[in-house]
Amino acid sequence: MATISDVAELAGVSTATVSRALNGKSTVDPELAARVLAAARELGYQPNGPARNLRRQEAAVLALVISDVENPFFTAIARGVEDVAHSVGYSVVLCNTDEDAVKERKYVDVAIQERVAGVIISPTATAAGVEQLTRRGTPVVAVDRPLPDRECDTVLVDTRLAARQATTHLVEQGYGRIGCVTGPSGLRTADDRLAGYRDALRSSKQRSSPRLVRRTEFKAAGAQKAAADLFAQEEPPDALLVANSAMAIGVLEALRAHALRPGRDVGVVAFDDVPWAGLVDPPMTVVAQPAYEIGTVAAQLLLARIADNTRAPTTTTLGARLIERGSTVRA
Amino acid sequence: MATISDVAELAGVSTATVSRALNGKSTVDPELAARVLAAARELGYQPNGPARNLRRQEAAVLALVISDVENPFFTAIARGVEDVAHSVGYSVVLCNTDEDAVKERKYVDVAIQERVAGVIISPTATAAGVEQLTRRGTPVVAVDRPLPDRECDTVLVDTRLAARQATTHLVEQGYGRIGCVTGPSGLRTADDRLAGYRDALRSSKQRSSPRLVRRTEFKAAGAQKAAADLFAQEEPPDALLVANSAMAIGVLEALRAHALRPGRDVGVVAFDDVPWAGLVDPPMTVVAQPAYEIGTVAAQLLLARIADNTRAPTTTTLGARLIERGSTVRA
DNA sequence: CTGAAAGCGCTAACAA
DNA sequence: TTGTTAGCGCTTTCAG
Repeated sequence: MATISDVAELAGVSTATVSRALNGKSTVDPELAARVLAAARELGYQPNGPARNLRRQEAAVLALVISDVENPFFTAIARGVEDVAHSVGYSVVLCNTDEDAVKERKYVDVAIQERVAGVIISPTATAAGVEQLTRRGTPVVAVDRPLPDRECDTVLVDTRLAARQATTHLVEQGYGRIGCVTGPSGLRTADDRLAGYRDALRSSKQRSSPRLVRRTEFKAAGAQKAAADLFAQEEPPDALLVANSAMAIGVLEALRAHALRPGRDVGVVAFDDVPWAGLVDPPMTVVAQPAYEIGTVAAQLLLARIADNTRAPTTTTLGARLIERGSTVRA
Repeated sequence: MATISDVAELAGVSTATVSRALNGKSTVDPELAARVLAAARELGYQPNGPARNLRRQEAAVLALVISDVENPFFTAIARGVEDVAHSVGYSVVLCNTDEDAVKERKYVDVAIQERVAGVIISPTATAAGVEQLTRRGTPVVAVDRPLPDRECDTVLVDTRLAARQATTHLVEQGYGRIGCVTGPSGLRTADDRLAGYRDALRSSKQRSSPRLVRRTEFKAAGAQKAAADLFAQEEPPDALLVANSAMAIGVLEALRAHALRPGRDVGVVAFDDVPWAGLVDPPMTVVAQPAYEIGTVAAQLLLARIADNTRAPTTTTLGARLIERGSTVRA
């Protein structure tokens, strides 16, 4: 593979000049620069990334560490990050932790080893090894969930408020035994959504019962079992707040299995406005989170911090929007 | 940040010994190796990836270049690739082309520059710059669509046959004016699905009319317009073969807008067994592609080729499975 | 404005 | 078994 020396030789200049020309430094004679460019093209020259990164002690790469590539919420974030990063010449590498602290640690290690310029992460409950990053001074932005110590820029959604509003909506629609299917304890979004749910019940004087709450993985299968379990009770819920869209699939399947119709029999609100939410029957009421915007904001914060790591950490909280559809109408 | 020399000094050995110990070479005295490991841990040593890759002339990284991170078909492939790659110590970086030849070219350049060990790609219609990879001898595996010259390992689904079977299923269910909504011309999967559709019509003696076929982006919005357009005709179709799941969303929305019920009024079969297919009313008949398996097979082929690039290119064709549900029942 | 040369951190001959 | 040493390809002083 052609190296910078090959280009230099062909262009009849030194490697230093080639480097300068190819990197668009102004201090190069236009005629020489043209010769260099021509030589590079002729040889099909592609710079050697590792060599450049070794020398520069940093790569123009951002790592995006998320917990589930198959969750549309996270892929939308990824889009936002990518769009911003690419517009300023950074690449993005996507890493998938599956909510597994071991995988998270491994990916953080990879990020450190590859000397990426910065990391955007939705930390697992334990935030295993994120501290490693901050300790080394690698810029970090947390998304979706805060880090325990909150020592880095953070982009969140006010998910507790959103859960409260969604639950209040259920109350206003006349549902009287509202349940909640949320994620594992310790996961901030799961806990916040549960807290918001309780806030709403409290302020509307509905009594809340642990028997109306189920916690499970943020997956369809777990939610299906949880919902089946809820409906098998003597006094089953007449409405549910569901903490994400994968879970919503499980809940809707359980409803169907019990011959319960969303809205009429059981009110349903789920987090995340997935494309199919309007297609199920009746259309599903959802809490729309600004996922793409989370990504763009996080990327901008990260780039700013890469440029200047002395700024104090900020926390940006974005709002969610309740989209009312048929699954919360009793009629 | 600690370097190998720091570790060497602390352990009282040479950098070569540190390197050997850390890489698990057998030729190191166990006692020394233990000292090295202790020193490395104490310093929080993380090897410098760029330096290692520069020296080795290769990174333990695979690039996966796909056309849409938000398409569940491709994220399932990504899972398959990751699972295999990680099991043998490779990392995977995901790149998103949006079916855009310019982005594809850019990502191929990045892959070359970073000297990744190999590339798995679902090439855009023009396959811009993939040739660059093969020319440089970078191992490549094409997934979902073949490359024009077929000079690399390829993992496909027999999508033409699957489309034919799906269409035949519609015929057998008694539909008599079957239409097709497929992707842009030049995209092999789009063309193959259309061809399979025509195969089926031909062998069942149904006449096919260009007025029953629409081509659009593989997205919901385009499919919605296409379907609306089809149903606005004097002789609208009474069934549709839809070439992917995003398009299916658009088609179902169009049906709803025209107050047409899937199955009873218009038979619907779509490619890809998305999690929500069973939740719409009636449940949607789909062609289930073995996406995860595509990913695992592609990764295995790529790893084999990285180990030995002299083998002749192979093409693996996997089968799809028709899952019959309510959207193709007239009753 | 250009070139010579040092060196980023690591691995792999080669020597001992 | 261990150490010495020569680069991998690039950027960036420092001289000229």
